[in-house]
Amino acid sequence: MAQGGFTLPKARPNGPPYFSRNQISTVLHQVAVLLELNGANVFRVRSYQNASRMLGGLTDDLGELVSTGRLLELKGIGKGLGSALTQAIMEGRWPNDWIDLHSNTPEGLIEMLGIPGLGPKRIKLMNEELGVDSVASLKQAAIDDLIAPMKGFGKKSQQRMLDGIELLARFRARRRLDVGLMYGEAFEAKISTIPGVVKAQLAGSARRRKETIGDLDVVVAVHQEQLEEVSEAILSLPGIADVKGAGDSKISLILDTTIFEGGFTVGHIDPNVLDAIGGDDYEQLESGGTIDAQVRLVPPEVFAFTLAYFTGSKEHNIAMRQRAIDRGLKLNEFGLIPDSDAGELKGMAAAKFSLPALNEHEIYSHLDLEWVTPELREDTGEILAAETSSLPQLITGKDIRGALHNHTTLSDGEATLEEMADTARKMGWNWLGIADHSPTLKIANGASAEDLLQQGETIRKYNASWLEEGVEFQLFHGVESDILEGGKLDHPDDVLSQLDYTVASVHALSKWKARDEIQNTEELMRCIDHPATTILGHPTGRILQGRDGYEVDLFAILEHMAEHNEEGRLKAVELNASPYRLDLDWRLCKHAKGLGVPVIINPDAHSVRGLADVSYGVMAARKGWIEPENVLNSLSGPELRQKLN
DNA sequence: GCCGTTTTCGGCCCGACTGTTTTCAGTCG
Repeated sequence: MAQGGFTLPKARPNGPPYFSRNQISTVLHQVAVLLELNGANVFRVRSYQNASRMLGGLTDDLGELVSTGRLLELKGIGKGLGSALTQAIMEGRWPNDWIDLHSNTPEGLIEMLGIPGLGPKRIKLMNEELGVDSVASLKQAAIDDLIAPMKGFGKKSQQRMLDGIELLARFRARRRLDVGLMYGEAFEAKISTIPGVVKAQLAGSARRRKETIGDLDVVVAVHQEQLEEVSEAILSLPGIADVKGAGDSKISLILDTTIFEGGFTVGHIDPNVLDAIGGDDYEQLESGGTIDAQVRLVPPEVFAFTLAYFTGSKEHNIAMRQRAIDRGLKLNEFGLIPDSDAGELKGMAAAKFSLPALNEHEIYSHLDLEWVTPELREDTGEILAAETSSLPQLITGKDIRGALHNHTTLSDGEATLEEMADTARKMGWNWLGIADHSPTLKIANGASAEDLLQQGETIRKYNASWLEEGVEFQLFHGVESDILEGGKLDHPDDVLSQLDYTVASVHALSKWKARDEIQNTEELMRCIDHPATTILGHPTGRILQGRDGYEVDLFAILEHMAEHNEEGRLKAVELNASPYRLDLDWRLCKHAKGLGVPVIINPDAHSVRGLADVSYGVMAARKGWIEPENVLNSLSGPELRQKLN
């Protein structure tokens, strides 16, 4: 997550616990990377990674875990990590070897890991033998032809590194979900029309609807005798910027925007976001971008296994494999093979002994599981749920009857109140909430109290006339208020009390980033305690591929909101559906759900087209186990009005 | 570094591709 070098966070002044869960999780991940670069045993590295992931998904209080001795009971925390973490949490001191790793590993080595095809082993070797310690010095070494003569390296490796550096400088590694899906769907469609292709389907993180996509995976069913011509046809498709590799069963490509026949455009973004992703250059950056793609070519009878395998996630696959092993079976991308039949055979050769599966449902069924929708395949409890018939009935686009955070021309929106309402009605929505920016946010033309109240008058007028005409549609009037110093809102109470609701959002990111997690968390809690605050807008302020959010303990925030809700005060958390944000993160949705904190999926629309962004919010919500009853969007207009009162 | 009722030692998911080798290591997903 962090860019450039790694640093060990400083202990809080008033522990224990001296570090937050997020900090511990991040440090473990960093130590894992540093260990790799120092040539540590791969399984040792994996232990750190597992522990990082496990702790990152935990909701318990760290200090309590340690003091009650339950830390050691966690799967993945043994003697070594247990005592290291106990010391860090209770005494505020990181283990010396972790400190050494951080100070002794050149920052540039971490940066070098971003070069495609280059991993920790060879980075370490080049560092030791050539003194290469940064991307820049690697480039120079390659130009000086120093790398090719090294044992195990060669001309091609050296050239690949230069190409990789070029790629690293030109493009960002991952693409947002909306962009990834555009590429993925276009590529899938093109492959599907190739003669000889039985079926082609997008897999990977795009199919799982991750917020960003590293590369596309497309699984293609093709009969053996047509393999060669299909392979050639794929390689001659438009939109291929480069071929990284092509074998009998796998083709690795880089796609660029020439794959889009109608050109490549991105939706409207608000000035705030634009600023975060590089200002006016962004359109060029996006359209100059590329995406990596892997194509897997398999016989039709194997297709379902390959699709499941390359849909992932890696963690889900590991759990599935383990489950197969427990049943005397071996699961891989070619089949589900009984141990007794496979013998010494490997890979495709063993596949003919596989239990049959025409689709993924049958694979899960062989393992006594219900089919798990791809969004949930992250090994965060979905396998247990599939085993016990307790998978969630996930929300869909059809459940959405309205959204509360949208802008008009009163602040920085492109469309008028009337145009927004009209589009919402055409989308089949039952209601729409308008929440324009507050005065402090000058960049977004924040509206004065007077103008805001005037807007309220207009809204009431429309609602009255719709009621009279028997139109089942209504507008709700709110504001997106900046959160000011001390957690205060940006309008006087007598103004806020005339509104249906208030979305409280952080915009002055630099100030919030300058503070630590504890201070930010307390400040947000103060704002949530304000009687007028109904919704916490984009809770971390992150812009995907643009900037990290400010530090905040969202577990604690959600727990705080839960207390309010228990006492009858509605405090909902926004899942900002803009594909640039998707904030609340899906990983935290399940926690909100468990605590009974209502989620509101908001497109944060700045235009009529922007309303459609709600679909990305639905994708993220599904990934976060959200069911229709967990969101405010599924309420009818009258139900919502009652709830807001 | 973690784990375990076949184990306290010897495993840890596993296969494809590439470039380098002459049987394999590194990287990736």
